[in-house]
Amino acid sequence: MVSMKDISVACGVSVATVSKALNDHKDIGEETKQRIRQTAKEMGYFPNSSARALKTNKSYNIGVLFVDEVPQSGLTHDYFANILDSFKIAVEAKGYDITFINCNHMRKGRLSYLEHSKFRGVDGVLIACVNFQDPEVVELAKSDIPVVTIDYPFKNRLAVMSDNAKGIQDLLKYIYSMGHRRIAYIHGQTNNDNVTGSRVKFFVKTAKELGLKIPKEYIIPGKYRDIPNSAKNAGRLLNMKERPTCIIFSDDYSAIGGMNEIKARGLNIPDDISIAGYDGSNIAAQIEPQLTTIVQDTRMIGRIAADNLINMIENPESTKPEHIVIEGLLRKGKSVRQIGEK
Amino acid sequence: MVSMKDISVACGVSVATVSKALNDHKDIGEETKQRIRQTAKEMGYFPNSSARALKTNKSYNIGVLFVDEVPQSGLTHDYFANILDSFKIAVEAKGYDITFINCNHMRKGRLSYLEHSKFRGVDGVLIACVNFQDPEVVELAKSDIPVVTIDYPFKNRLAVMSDNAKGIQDLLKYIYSMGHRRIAYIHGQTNNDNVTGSRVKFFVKTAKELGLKIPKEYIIPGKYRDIPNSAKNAGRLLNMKERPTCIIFSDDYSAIGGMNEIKARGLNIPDDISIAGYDGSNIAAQIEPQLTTIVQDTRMIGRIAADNLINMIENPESTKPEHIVIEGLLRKGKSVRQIGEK
DNA sequence: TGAATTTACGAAAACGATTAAGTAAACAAC
DNA sequence: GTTGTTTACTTAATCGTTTTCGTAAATTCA
Repeated sequence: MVSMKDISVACGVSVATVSKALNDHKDIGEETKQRIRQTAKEMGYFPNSSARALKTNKSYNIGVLFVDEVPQSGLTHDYFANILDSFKIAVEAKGYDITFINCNHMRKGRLSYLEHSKFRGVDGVLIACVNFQDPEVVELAKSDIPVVTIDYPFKNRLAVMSDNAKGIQDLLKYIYSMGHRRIAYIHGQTNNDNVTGSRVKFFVKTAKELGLKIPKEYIIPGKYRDIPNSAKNAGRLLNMKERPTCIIFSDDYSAIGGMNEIKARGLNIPDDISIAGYDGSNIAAQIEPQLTTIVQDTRMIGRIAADNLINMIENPESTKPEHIVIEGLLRKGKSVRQIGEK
Repeated sequence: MVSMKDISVACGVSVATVSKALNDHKDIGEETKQRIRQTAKEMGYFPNSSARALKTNKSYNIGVLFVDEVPQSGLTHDYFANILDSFKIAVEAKGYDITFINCNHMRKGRLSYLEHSKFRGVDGVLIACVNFQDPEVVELAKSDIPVVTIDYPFKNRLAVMSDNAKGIQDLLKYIYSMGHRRIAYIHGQTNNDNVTGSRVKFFVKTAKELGLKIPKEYIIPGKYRDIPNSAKNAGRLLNMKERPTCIIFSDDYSAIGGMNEIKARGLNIPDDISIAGYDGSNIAAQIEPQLTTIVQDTRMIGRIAADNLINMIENPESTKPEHIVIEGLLRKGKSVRQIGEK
């Protein structure tokens, strides 16, 4: 590990000079600067992030808090994995690295999320896919560390959110425009999250605006990404006397569960019954029939989150914490049929 | 940020004593030790990882190199995302954190993967889902940093690999046992990777052992996780005069492409033609008919990689770099039918 | 009681960088 | 020729830890 010390002796200058030369300070002669940089390169020098972070209090490291301790979550969650993927690319392009925040013990004792973030000295944190009611999450979000949350708005904090209101609205309006009047919605479980609440609220609101009257039994609390569960709930709807002509599922995976149940009963999609999903996962575009869904713009969400977080880190004064809403896009697919004349 | 200095003045001792007390050295009196720990807790102290890493040369941080610069890769790759998920849980349980390694420029210049790893001072690196021919990857793998690779064996380096030989063998034998004799294999593209090579080799070998003669045209180079591509290749097989009775796809996603093509031709799975996938993704278990596939044990792969890497980090002498092979499991599903009498 | 050992702590250097403050030399101005 | 201003560096402190070495006091041993 060649350090500035090594370069300084090799060049016959002080370490201070080396540091300044490498950091392009103006009070070093052009000739010396070049000589130092040259030897640095020749000796294979590169900085030590710990030393630099210790001195400057800046780590060029961003913490990511995904739900942890539970396997099969966060990273394996299609929607969040895509957001993280895009977030990662954006921050790395600006010279930042990503470290996961967790609540595990180190050699001694357990650290809270906030403590862990400070322990690692991260410059900012992305919070996604967690229980936002968790006191530790709240503590971190309200701390003095720059924070951006996904799909949940904290007051006076940066948030990037998928436009669930408009999404469900677009979806419902489209289904309505295809002639459907009996439309059911199997939504995800809501633990006070912003997402489900928003979707259900705007589903009801839009239905009212369209003059639809949706029976209570048409709105079913289900579970996200639970195929057997959604199959069961779809079954309940299919058993009704007044069966819906279209079922909206909480997400694309759940829609697949519904498809299975529907097909198992010998019904055809969309001839006998129409369905729609939510998310716009890759798989949804490829199954037969292609699923009608709202494509959430994960690429944009991740990028915007990254750009704004870094902006907040680098210009704390000039940035004010907004709640940014990113629209999704209706993918019509083939799973909702036209009813009646056009 | 309360430091040891603060605690030392609060307790009227030296920083050295505080450090030793907190690290449970034996040359501190029990009473003082307790007093110091108590005040540390009261003052909300926790260590500074940069300072500690700087001094001890140990970061309790593990680098993860996934393919980067390309969106929609690595993190969004089901198989690797699951491995990373499990790896993350395992290392965090032992007090290590995870930082992604990439080749991006920091404030100045681009860093190679190795340089980046040293810059961050990671204690070890997980390499997965990359082009193992990349000189920079090779450089990192052969460096003095403890490294574990997934699904690719470097000489004298730790590797954890899914048992592709046994996997394809089990799959083929099962299909054979169901009475199939005309079996095709649309495999993934091979850029000198270990995985595809191994699978194709053992497909051929096992076929020979079973006395099958597989026409050349039955073994088709396709692309991993490319649904349209696999649909096209499945179409080629379906057009043949001597059509196979079963098609093995490179992975579960590709199998879905095949399913689409087959259904589009009005054929039924498995009555008219049987298919199988590879991976054991969640989705494969839930589609209709349930897909016959090899479930790769991602949970185990991640955990074993983590345990062995940490072991190598903490006991460099007593550990020798093995190539560990993790078996998958045949999931029979419903997509391969019995031909002839049982 | 005197010497040897143990116990409990402190002083200080070090890890690798950054940066404020200081200084010698060169140059310019009048 | 004195003074003032740049220019191009160096000195030294500092970030928060860890750790080696030293040492005074307490304890044990003979």
